[in-house]
Amino acid sequence: MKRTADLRAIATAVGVHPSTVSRALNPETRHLIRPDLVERIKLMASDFGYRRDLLAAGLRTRRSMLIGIVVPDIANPGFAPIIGGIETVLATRGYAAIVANAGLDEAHQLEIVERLIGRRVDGLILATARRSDSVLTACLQAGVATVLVNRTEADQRVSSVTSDDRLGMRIATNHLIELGHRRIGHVAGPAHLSTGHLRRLGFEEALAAARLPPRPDDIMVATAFTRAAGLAAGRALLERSPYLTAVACANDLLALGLYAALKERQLVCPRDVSVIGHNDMPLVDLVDPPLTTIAIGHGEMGEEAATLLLARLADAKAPAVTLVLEPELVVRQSTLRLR
Amino acid sequence: MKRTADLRAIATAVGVHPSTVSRALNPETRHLIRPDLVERIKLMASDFGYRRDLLAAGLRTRRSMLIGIVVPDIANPGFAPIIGGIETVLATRGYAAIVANAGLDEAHQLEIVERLIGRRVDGLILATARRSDSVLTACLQAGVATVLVNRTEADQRVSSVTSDDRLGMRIATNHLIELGHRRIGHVAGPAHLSTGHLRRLGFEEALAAARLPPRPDDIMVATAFTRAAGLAAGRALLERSPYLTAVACANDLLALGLYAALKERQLVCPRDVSVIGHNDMPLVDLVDPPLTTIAIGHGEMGEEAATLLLARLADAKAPAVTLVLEPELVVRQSTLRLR
DNA sequence: CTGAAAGCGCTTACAG
DNA sequence: CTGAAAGCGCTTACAG
Repeated sequence: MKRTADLRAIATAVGVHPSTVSRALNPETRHLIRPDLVERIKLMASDFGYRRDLLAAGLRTRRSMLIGIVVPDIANPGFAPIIGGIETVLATRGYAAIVANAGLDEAHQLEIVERLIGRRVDGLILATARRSDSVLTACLQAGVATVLVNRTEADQRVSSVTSDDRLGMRIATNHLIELGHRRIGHVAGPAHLSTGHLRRLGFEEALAAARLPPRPDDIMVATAFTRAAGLAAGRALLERSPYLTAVACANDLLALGLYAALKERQLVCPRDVSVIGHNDMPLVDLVDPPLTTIAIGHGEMGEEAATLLLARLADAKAPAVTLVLEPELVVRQSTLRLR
Repeated sequence: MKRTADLRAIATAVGVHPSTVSRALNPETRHLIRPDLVERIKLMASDFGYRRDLLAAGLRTRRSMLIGIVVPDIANPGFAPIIGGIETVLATRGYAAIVANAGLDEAHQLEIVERLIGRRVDGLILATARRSDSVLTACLQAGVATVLVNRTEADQRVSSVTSDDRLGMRIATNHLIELGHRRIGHVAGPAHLSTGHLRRLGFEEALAAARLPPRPDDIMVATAFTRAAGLAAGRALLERSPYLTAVACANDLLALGLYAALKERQLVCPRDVSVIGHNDMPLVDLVDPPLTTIAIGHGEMGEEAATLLLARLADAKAPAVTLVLEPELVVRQSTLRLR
């Protein structure tokens, strides 16, 4: 890296003290310096191509202006818009984000977070929370401002922003009920994740509200939120409850896995079985058949999470807020009126 | 953030000089210290929950261990696996990545890069390169190690890793020719991007090799690599060249846009028009009809880019290498033999 | 094998 | 309104 001018170089060039240059160049302290001097310094700085060294500034101010984002799988397209939303908000306030791929293993996640803390991130946004999450406990113990996004923990120790998962699945299930379905199955997500847990509750609540009897056999819990897990769970569910006329899935990937399981059994969606997903991820409007699902604002979720973290950074005493975004039904062609 | 123990605290606790603690804790210099002392220091460090301050270390060593990744749109699922690949490799060497959303505007990209340099990133990976790219010029002038991923510039001033875009489109077009098609159109990507430019060349070369006459009317250049741009270009192309029996698209999103244009004209793919995409992005195996396309190794692309950058960092004199990955035809159901 | 000192490039009380 | 000094937490020549 080319040696770049520092404060001292500019100071000697202008004939003032480095601290004066520092003050003149920092908008917060600029008013302390005589306007014409500020001008001369700014000019010289741009002549020199001066770039404030944020590493050095951070060491002195104890603020790195860096935020860590921890996701389970960065290659999963679902997280991209969340990260995008976070970045957008952070950038406006001079923060940058380190995004770290932490996988599903708790020990590994812990190590990742340790490294982030070693880099003196000012805050952390976790998209990896389990309902009972030891990683968050570690963050709290380290005293790092942390917020949760997409998933929450059961205790609400910190701020979080999620979609209203329970409501979302209630809406999804009601949609099926309104179409006349009575034998409705559920491919649930992992129970240790708030998304899996709450969506299952929403499913059960919707059935109960419609006075449909709960049938444990009609619920199959997938081992992960993936197409492969959806296929496996779908196979098992169709085997066990062949009378199902509709299935609500805990997310779109699971629904897509179910599509494959249906095909294996020569069942056609929606004629034989209606399917509804959750999330409205990119491209599910183009699959065959276009997937009816629940849209959630991923970008907005990221933006709000960043905003919450910034608030927490500005005021360490700010109370934890639990933000729940409203989901929306998107009817496409994978659900059909029962006749 | 909780006040965490520093070198000095450990030094006084053990009864040695801070520099000794520094040496004992750093694997590179550990051999300088008596083994039993190393042990005592390590023990005390873990008792204190010591975490080396990478900000401070970076200021001193002039290495931030931070890499900047610049993408045009982080919310675009296509970039997710590239970022994932980069992270994977960087993490093994103790580097972390700041990923920055730079948009399409050159001036804005420049500002983003300026900020990254201000943070003293050790290197930069750009996924935003134009064939003639002033942002790269700025990076070079600043003396920051830079590599290009996914897109290259026309001059090859730095290392880059891309898919063989020209070959990819030649394979795609040959596939259509082998199916008997003679009236083949092309929805091209923006000409100022290597992907748009090279894929168009590949298309033209394949036609020439098969002795099919070049018809400028059968090529429509889309304004961006998006579904919306694909729809617009598709409409215009179908209007101008209604006799086309097949269309090779510069990427999958463009192909999906063309799907919509086809539908508008009551044309069915592949019966009336065969369509082939490029990239094999997630879910295009499930669209209707499943898209025949060219698979490129996004994750591998990211990994190689990181490896190249690391090599460059280890040896500033390392020559620029242009790595071109081999793409692969994936036949699905959007292409059909002409009869 | 270990210590003492200097310094990376900033910011910010403290003076004047 | 400006300067001089101290210090953020490390690393690393230089001594011994």
